[in-house]
Amino acid sequence: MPKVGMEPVRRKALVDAALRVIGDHGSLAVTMSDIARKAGVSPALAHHYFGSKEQLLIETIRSLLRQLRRDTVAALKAAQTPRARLSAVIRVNFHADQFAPETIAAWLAFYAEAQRSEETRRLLVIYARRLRSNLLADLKALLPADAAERIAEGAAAMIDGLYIRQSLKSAPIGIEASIALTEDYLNALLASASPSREDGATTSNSQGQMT
Amino acid sequence: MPKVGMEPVRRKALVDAALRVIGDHGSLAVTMSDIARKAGVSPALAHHYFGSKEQLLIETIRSLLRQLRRDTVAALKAAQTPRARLSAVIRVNFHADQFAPETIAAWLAFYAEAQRSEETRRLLVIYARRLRSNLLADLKALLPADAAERIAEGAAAMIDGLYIRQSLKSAPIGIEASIALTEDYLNALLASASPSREDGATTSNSQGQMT
DNA sequence: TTTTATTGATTGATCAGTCAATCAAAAATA
DNA sequence: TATTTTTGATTGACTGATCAATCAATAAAA
Repeated sequence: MPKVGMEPVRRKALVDAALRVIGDHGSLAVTMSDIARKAGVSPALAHHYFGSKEQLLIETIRSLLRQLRRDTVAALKAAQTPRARLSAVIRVNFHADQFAPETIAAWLAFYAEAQRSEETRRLLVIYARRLRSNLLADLKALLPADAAERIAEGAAAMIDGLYIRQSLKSAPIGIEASIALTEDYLNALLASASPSREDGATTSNSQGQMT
Repeated sequence: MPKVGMEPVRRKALVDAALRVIGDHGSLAVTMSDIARKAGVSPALAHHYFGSKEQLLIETIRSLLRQLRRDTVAALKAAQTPRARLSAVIRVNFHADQFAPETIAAWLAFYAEAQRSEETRRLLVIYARRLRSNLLADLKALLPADAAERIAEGAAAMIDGLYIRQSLKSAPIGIEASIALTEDYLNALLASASPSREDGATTSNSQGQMT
């Protein structure tokens, strides 16, 4: 087995394993042994490549964020109008991968960790800013700046809120219903903030099933 | 010091201490020693009264929930119209006590814990249901049932989302601005769902400062 | 004397992190 | 090509620290 060039392979395997173990367990209180076992290597190797558990965890968040950014960039590229781009941003955040129970559990665990780990907090702040600014850019094409800022903040909060509520798994709201709720928010506030124009909303879909 | 009737005193002191220690530390990974020290007793006494750390933690959530319910009941009693009651429910959730960084950190920690502890999950589900049903009851007085349900879900999500975003402490949205965002959501969706009536909203306040 | 409150000391388990040793591929050398 | 040296990959065994939980003992009411 001892071939050369294993480092990137092992690093990826360990990061992926960490994400899954954390997701399954629903907490960062997982052991290096658990993670290493899932990755099929010894705990010592995990330490060899990452130096510490904290570092492995941080790389894991980075990987989660990277994935989300990739998806967002791709979704934005496909959309044409500002309104369509808003829908794209919303849809990406509720994409199946992101909405899987294990992924949600992992996000939640990282949010909690951010209270203690400066680096974790820094990374999550980047996520929050990015979401806000993605929304803001297109809202500004449709509304005055101050209204755009308020609505961006509201939409971001709604997305995060739907996400966290999902984590309780009681009467879970489906993906489509979550998207519909966020779209309704946007449509309603776009209408109320610029009552002059008739809304040219693309995906109204107020009737997404709720349960 | 060994007087009789200490039990309730100690229990309360320990639960309060637990909440503060968890809030400060931003995680449930606090030791019984930390909690006991803050409460001014020995770790052994904490075990004596609560049996286990998990039990103490659960009592702590119970206490948090009890407080929130007390506040909600009081706020609802003061409000007269359905619309005013909706505002009251919103306001309670952003009340200063609930919005203190340590309290938010504690809530977040409990959400994460709910992934593992069945009892914790059960309690948080109760909270989520209560919020939803408080909103729903008054919305149904203003709207058809299906619209009311959607809006209740959306408002609950927005409240939770504003809450969780607060936990990152970057560009924190103030209490008043959070309330304003939620009110805006309600006003806009009430208007769009029943465009016939003119909105008799009490506190529109679309201009709460954002930073 | 019985009951309640309280603690210091201890135990047993769990883990992150370390280290020296092994093994095989690759590179250097003959 | 054959042999030796170096290097990267990998692990088992160990250490030190931390903690939840237990328990026997003490002290003061009742």
